[in-house]
Amino acid sequence: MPHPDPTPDDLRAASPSDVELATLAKALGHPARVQIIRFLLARDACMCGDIVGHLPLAQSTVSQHLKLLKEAGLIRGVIDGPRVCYCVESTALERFKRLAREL
Amino acid sequence: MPHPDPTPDDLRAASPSDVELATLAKALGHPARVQIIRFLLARDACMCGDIVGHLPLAQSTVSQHLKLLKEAGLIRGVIDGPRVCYCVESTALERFKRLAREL
DNA sequence: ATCGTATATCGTCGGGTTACGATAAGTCAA
DNA sequence: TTGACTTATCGTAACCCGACGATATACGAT
Repeated sequence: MPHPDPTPDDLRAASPSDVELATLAKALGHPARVQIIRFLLARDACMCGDIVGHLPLAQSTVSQHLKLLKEAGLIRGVIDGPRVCYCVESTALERFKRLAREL
Repeated sequence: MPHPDPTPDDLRAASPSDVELATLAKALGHPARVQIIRFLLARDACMCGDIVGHLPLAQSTVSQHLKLLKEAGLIRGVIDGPRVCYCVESTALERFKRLAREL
């Protein structure tokens, strides 16, 4: 048989921007992480892990959320003495807004 | 002791809009679901489950993604004879865009 | 009434998420 | 160097997700 493949032949894999939006959206897909982003934005610039003192979550849990946000590129952590100063990576956040707007 | 509670007393639970944004973002937190939304939008109005024929996924998997999107309020399924016609719930999508924009 | 088509649901598997406490690792001060 | 403090990581437990095939359900046509 010349055509043993019955699939409709226009199966499309996800485009890069689909994946990009999905990745960013997934990172924001938890209330605590949205809270963290808002908190960092409210403190106009950076802010250390007294995010922990602001959320009803254990320190280790907050650290995990920060890690996820960092991996998604939405925040950056700068070591500042014994503590770490986190701030929103605004290019990534703007990218998210743009991808959302263009939906 | 009068103050056995050392917590910084302004622990905040997530606000409703934090939860709302997180819920919508979570629903869009997978490439296939972003693809589905885009596909439905491209077909200006509704479209049935030939979404299945458009994605490299099994029918049951697509059905699961549709269910998730429906639960998040992002799409609606109208029964149309033997098939189901899905369309984007634009109020929810606009809500998402707005919440993203206002971040 | 039966068949074919379309969709949803079930059961399952592997893997990821979310939460915690406990522990390690790093930095500054004394 | 010891000690207080901050942050990350580890180990764990419960749960949710993403994928599939198989099966049920529903509708229209014959």
